[in-house]
Amino acid sequence: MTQERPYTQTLGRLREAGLRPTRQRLALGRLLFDGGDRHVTAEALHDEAQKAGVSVSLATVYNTLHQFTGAGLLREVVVDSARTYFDTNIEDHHHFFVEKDGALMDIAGHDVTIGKLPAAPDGMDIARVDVIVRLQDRTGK
Amino acid sequence: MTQERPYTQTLGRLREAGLRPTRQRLALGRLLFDGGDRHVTAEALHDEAQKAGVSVSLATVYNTLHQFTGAGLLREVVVDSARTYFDTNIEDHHHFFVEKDGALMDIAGHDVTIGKLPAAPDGMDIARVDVIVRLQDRTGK
DNA sequence: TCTATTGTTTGTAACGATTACAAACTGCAC
DNA sequence: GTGCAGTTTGTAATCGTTACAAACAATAGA
Repeated sequence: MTQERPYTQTLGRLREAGLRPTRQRLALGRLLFDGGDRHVTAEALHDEAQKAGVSVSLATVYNTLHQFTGAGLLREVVVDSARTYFDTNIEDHHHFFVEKDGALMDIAGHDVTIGKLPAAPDGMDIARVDVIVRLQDRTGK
Repeated sequence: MTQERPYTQTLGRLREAGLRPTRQRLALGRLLFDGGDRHVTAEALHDEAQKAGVSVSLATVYNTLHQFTGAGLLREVVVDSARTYFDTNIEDHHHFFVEKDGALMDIAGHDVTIGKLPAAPDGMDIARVDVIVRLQDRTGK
């Protein structure tokens, strides 16, 4: 159990990323990184901030999520064309996705092994391999 | 080489799916299913229809793509939150995706093997496993 | 062949998520 | 403290997609 001081933790991450530690970024960073791995949408994080008494505009939430993603602090997960999810788990891993209610769950990288993969086309490299396991209720959906 | 009469082919598919063979559905069906496997967006198919001299509204293109998908004639591919792709290849297979230009390419099902997969959570079944191999230019993107 | 019925198509308005933008604001270096 | 570059904000704009009601067309039956 390596519990660190949340504040300093987020502040450090911002510094390393070269992002000015503003009140908004610190607050969103703490919401995102304190506690376990999370999957959030911009809208959801904005609501959460409001409820936590933090005043941040939706535009800033979008900006921040993208900056964090650019800095490698977050990862974008594409599973649903309706909304964009951001994942605080930036390690190699995959996802379970329940279309019915939009629930997203991590699958540890070592729980999925890919035995064979075609080579990338000429002049291209594989940037990442995403495995999405789509789930449905046992009753059919 | 099993080249069949396109018209009849599409007409047959519609009949089997219980979809009334209207002028619009037949035209879109022919654009989609004549020739090899394709990946289209609603917008792109609409343009293509216009250029082919077929008058179809964008609303109908959307309706038709969804009906075809519901009937199992098409498959929806989620790789990019900006737009929805429809794939005429409904066999078990996966995809290469180049984010830069939105290019999507099939990977035959037997070219990807998954060695290990976690069990679905309680009360859930695995509906499908999607593997998306994201590509970038060798130069970095 | 005509007709009624039901399924389709259409244009357009509405929507929801996301981005653009210019003005106001705030860290931070000097 | 000041000034500047980086940030935030509210709002308008954008974009793909869906909703909707009216016009239309395919089909079964008379």
